[in-house]
Amino acid sequence: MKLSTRGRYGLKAMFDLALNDGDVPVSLTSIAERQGISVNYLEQLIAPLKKADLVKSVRGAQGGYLLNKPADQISVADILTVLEGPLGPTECVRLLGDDACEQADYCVTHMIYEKMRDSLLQVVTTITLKDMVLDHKRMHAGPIDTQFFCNK
Amino acid sequence: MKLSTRGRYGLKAMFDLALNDGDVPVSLTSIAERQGISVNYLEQLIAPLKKADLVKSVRGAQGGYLLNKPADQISVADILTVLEGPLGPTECVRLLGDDACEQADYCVTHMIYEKMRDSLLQVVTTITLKDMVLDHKRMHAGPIDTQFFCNK
DNA sequence: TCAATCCCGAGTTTATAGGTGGGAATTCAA
DNA sequence: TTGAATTCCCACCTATAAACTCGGGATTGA
Repeated sequence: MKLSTRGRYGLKAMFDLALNDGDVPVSLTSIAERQGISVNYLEQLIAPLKKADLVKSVRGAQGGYLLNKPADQISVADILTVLEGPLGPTECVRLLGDDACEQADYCVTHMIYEKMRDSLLQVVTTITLKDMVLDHKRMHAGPIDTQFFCNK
Repeated sequence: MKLSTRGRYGLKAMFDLALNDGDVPVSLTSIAERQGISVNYLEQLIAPLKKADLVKSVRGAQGGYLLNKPADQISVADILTVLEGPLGPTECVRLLGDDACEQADYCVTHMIYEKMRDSLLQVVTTITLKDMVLDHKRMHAGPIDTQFFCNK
């Protein structure tokens, strides 16, 4: 019932991008440094985020990454879903459509898992990167570094 | 972000006990059969549930397990917490008191994880075994077996 | 042209989930 | 009194996934 480092690191990285939002690309090296993540590993997380069109990249020297949409149009759910797969406490409520569980209508536990999923989704879909940036700015001024974040 | 089999099997097992609630003990063998779980594995799940006083055991032939309190006083949260540890998406919001995360007050991601935890807890603490039994009885009459449940 | 960057795929390590198996202790029922 | 049905206890095993690490190629600005 825990998020893996993929989700947690990815969220930190996306927040970092949002905080440094502008027209200059932000390099993975700098994100990795501020967030205390290995660059190599971060590469593996940014790839799917790019594929999902949440970020865009600029190659070559002085290159890096940029948000691909306004920060208020990227939710925590978007990010976590890309990195962790569909959200929900069990396979049977993560799958939708044809793959969905057949017992759904009869199974008492299924109903519980659905409620867990829905309440979780309600939270993460309503929080955007912009909310995070505003929250953060209310608390701190100036540049950020690794000590601003929980590491587990 | 998924529940492990410990939580899922344990919940099924506890529901089974609640459904067969009475003064005759229910053997692990019979639960395992109805729920499609290995007896050996189930033993490992029931042990902590007993230690947490959610069930009591009767040893020897014709022995088995019984709920240790009324079904409406055992919540899904009680069961899951025993089997999965404290609920929450990250270590930093599962721990409480002295072990809690120091960055809590500064960390934007921490705030998100707290909201996720709280909305999850809200759901699971309010659903009890009794609710499950009533829901189930509204849907089915008669004995249950493995095909009534999602298996993943 | 070269250093900084993204890009890509393979390999490694470690931990955990998800079991299995054996045997002792207890107790009911025949 | 004995034996079958049970809980109890603990050691071990195995497959998978998480969490990286590494090497090298492609791109591009200064």
